[in-house]
Amino acid sequence: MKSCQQKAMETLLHGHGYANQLKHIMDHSESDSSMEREDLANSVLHCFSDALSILIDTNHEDDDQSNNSSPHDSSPVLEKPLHKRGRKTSMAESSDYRRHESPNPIYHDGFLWRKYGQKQIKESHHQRSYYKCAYTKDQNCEAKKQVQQIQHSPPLYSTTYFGHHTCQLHQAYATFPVDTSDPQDSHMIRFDHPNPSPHQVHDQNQNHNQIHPKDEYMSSPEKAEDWSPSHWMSSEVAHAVEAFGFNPFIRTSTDLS
DNA sequence: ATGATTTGACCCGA
DNA sequence: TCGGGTCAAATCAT
Repeated sequence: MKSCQQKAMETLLHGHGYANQLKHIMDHSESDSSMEREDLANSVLHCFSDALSILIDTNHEDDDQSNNSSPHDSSPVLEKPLHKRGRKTSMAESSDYRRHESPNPIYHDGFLWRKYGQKQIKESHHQRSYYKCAYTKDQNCEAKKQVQQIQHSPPLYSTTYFGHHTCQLHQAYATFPVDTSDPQDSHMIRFDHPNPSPHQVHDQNQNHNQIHPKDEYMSSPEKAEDWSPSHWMSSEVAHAVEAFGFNPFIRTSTDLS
């Protein structure tokens, strides 16, 4: 069941990303990022728990193929829509979506997003932000996502992805150099490599629509400044793309069943 | 100057 | 008419 492996892989990669962020903070922490560390640690645990539940569910599926139950429903990563009032064709009720809840909003999910709207949702204390893939125009990529804080204390953010990426991110991955200048961070890829080749300059120009997480969600402006322009990405993500022959962040409609 | 974000207006389905 | 989703002009950041 490849799609389940993909889901598990994706979740693990999310967890790995969080772990990398945590490591980055711990490497550079001076004092006041304890909350952020705690959030990230919780995210890491959350992702690993999700991945484990997916894998366990997959085993159950293999054990009992004839049973048409939907084991994914138990995973918070694959939450089904909360049936709500509103138009039937609303994004949340389309079949092609996935929802992820975490203590902090997901900005660095491997894709470049452009914010195109923000709205106060009725019966919610927090605004909902709307993002499109940065390649919507260039490559007709129809992927979208919504980010909304759904709980204040402890903070909980819901990130909902709609559609799937048709942009050629594999190529983008292939062009991003591994930054080996810092031995401590040699396993990381910097999107804003200090000495980009002409090819990379082209890609950077294409990627100008990256999200600047300067909005209300970032608890630390210093960290936001540190992370957002760089768009850190673990090289393991790129390796997974090569090794598995798929981008773990790209979801197909079959993954969503 | 250029590109991204913000935010009020508009669209459309319930 | 209401409310969620999107557009696009204004504003902001680099």
